[in-house]
Amino acid sequence: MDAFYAQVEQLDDPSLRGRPVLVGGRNGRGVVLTASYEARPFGVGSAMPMSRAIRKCPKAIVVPPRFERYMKLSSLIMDAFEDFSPTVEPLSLDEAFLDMTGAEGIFGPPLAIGRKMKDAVRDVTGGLVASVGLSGTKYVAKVAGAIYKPDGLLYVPQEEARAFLAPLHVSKLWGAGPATVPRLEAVGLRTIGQVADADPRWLSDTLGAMGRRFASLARAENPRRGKGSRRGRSMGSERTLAVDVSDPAEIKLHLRRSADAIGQRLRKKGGMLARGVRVKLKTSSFRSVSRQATLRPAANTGAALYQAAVELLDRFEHTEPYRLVGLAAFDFVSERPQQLELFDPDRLAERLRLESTMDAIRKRFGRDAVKRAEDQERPNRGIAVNLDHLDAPLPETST
DNA sequence: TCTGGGGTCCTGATGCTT
DNA sequence: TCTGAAGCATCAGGACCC
Repeated sequence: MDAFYAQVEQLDDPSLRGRPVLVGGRNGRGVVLTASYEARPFGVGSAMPMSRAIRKCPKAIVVPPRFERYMKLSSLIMDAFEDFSPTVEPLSLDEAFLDMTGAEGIFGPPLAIGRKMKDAVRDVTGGLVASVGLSGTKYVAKVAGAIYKPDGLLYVPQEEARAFLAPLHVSKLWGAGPATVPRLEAVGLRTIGQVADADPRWLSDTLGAMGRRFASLARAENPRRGKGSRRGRSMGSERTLAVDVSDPAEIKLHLRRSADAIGQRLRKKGGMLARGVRVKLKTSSFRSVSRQATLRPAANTGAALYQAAVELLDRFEHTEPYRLVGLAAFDFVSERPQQLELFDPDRLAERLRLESTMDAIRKRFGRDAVKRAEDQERPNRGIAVNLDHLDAPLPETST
């Protein structure tokens, strides 16, 4: 979607159409989330401090964000995409990859597919404009989609992808930001074409995992299929405060708010439990510090997350006031296996069934095929099977 | 000029387990 | 029973994306 939040505001309030709109917080520390295309010629863009944006574009209308509205429209759009492909991989509220393999028979050639998708977005949202890029890899499609924003449409055939990327600056590589671009330039790489021509082993030695990824992006390789929706790896809540804080009681207040919010979201997600929590603080001199801990047992209530956060708070050095207080949960497990108390008398039958299964596996595949997780700390202890030893299917009773 | 909030992924250090 | 190496998990910090 093009300037998504700003476009939504202009859609819902016709008086904003054709005028420069900035979506973002108005308090002293806010930044611009999205600038409408009317505001961009003034040099205003995402992540710019709001005070500076207003100085650059004094006529801009500042609108506070309405995330619930954006989420509603986003889900309408994602639903519409499901009519085009069974594999829709949302990247954020306003961007998604669709695996269109084999769709030409149904929707026509690539450009026709793109036009139909843009029409569908316009129809389900009541007039929002999207840009579509099509190609043989996700990265090339993404770059193609961004070239003619807003309201763009571009198809790059796979055989032309490398030439299409070659003249672009390395800052267009996915994952190359303000820290990495100077490193690339320092070793003589200014264009994506130069990255594609470089020796992949040298790139890997020079830039690690990043180098390997850049090599494959630049060569338009890695045509991975869309993955579909993905399960989150972490869930957080953080807040930049209007005034810096150093009073522990006040910090705890913010941690409590975050803990409750995360707990609620975790439970909404169908009873996910977190095994890890991390407290993040940002000092007034803009230094980020964090401490994390493992939750035993895993939890999804605000009270449990808060309790862990308070304990973590003691592990900071607290040398200066904080401008941001945040909390995140990670390392998720689903609720059901956690609730299976293997040593609960009511579960004894289950336990015995597992024991006999374990014996059956041992008998068939040898002693080393099975090990028991004996860690008394972990409530979800059970039986682990070393798959390296299995050269035949497991007996059915083990499933 | 004065820096958000939601995330993912990578790296290097360290300690534990096998 | 001891020991070293390898592999893994955890932790803290940082870069990046939208």
